[in-house]
Amino acid sequence: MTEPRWLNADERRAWLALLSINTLLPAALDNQLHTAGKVSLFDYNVMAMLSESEGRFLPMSELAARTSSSLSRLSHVVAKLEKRGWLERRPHPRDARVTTAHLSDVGMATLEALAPGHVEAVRTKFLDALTEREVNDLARIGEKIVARLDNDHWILRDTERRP
Amino acid sequence: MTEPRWLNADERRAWLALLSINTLLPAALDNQLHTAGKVSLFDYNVMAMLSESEGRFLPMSELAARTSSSLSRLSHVVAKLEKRGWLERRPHPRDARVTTAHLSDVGMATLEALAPGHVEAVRTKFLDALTEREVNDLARIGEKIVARLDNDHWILRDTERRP
DNA sequence: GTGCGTCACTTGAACTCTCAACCACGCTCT
DNA sequence: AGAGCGTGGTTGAGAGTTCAAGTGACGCAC
Repeated sequence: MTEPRWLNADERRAWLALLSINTLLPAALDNQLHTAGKVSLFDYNVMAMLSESEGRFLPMSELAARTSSSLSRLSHVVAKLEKRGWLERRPHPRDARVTTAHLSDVGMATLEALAPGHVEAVRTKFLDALTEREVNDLARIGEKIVARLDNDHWILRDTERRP
Repeated sequence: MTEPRWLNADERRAWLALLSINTLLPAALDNQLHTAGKVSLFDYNVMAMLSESEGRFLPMSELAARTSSSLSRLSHVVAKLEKRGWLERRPHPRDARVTTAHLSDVGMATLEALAPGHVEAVRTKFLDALTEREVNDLARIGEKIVARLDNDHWILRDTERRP
């Protein structure tokens, strides 16, 4: 067994920063969303992903991919949002294994009401700290990390590659 | 009320990447730690922070600061780790309000057994995706974001400023 | 057309986290 | 000395998350 390569100063800084962001940023945004409406960041994201899709619906597995979540977690959350009347689950007409989640009109209205406050928070808690160049760097670096973690992740789809 | 400023392409890329990293990276590392020993990333971090401190102990509030966690969350986790014999809580000799968490020898040994696999995972899941320059950029950008979220965050302490 | 493996989900139990309430101590002011 | 306030920490309940197991459906092999 060989001695592991410990982190050097920059690697440690990068790792600690990411670790901290990781707990602080969701907490800050969760907080804003929770006081604005009783919604978590994850709830918001689920609805946002649906709202951006053709017909405002997606199969559960696709929705799970777009929220980077497990099917199990998504299933529980969709059940909750369905109870609030913001979503509806329907069986897929062609493939009976598939369930599709549909954003209801009420859900869409809720999302639209929450959206301005949310993007504002994303700006003040995060983007406003950075220059345009840094935002671009972060996007590039972030996507490289995502690619490492999940090479087929949806955010990497059609970023300048396509038949 | 004015129209909110929605995100432009780069802002959106940066935000989505960070959001994805945020769920994928902890999951990946949690996974590694959980199969290596029954430990979460947060558990590991708590013990790592103690191991790096003078005397291997810290007051609960300082430990909470160094793990970016709430006192409440920390309290629950420390109770759990204490039950496993890896930590010990003692009253502070001078200030009876303060509890200090001490890393036990068994805890230290556990940590040392886990460390190589963990740093290896940090490398393969994250750092190896980046060039030296990108690691440096990420450290810089990450610290700016942390500063925006919590201006007194401990990782910003004594980074080239001091009497 | 009958198995048999895989896929798409769902469920319940165990665990974790958050939130609000609480307690005990120390500090300051009078 | 005692009142009142802020600090440091714990606790219990409720919400959320994970994990392992289970349920149908599809689809391919023979």
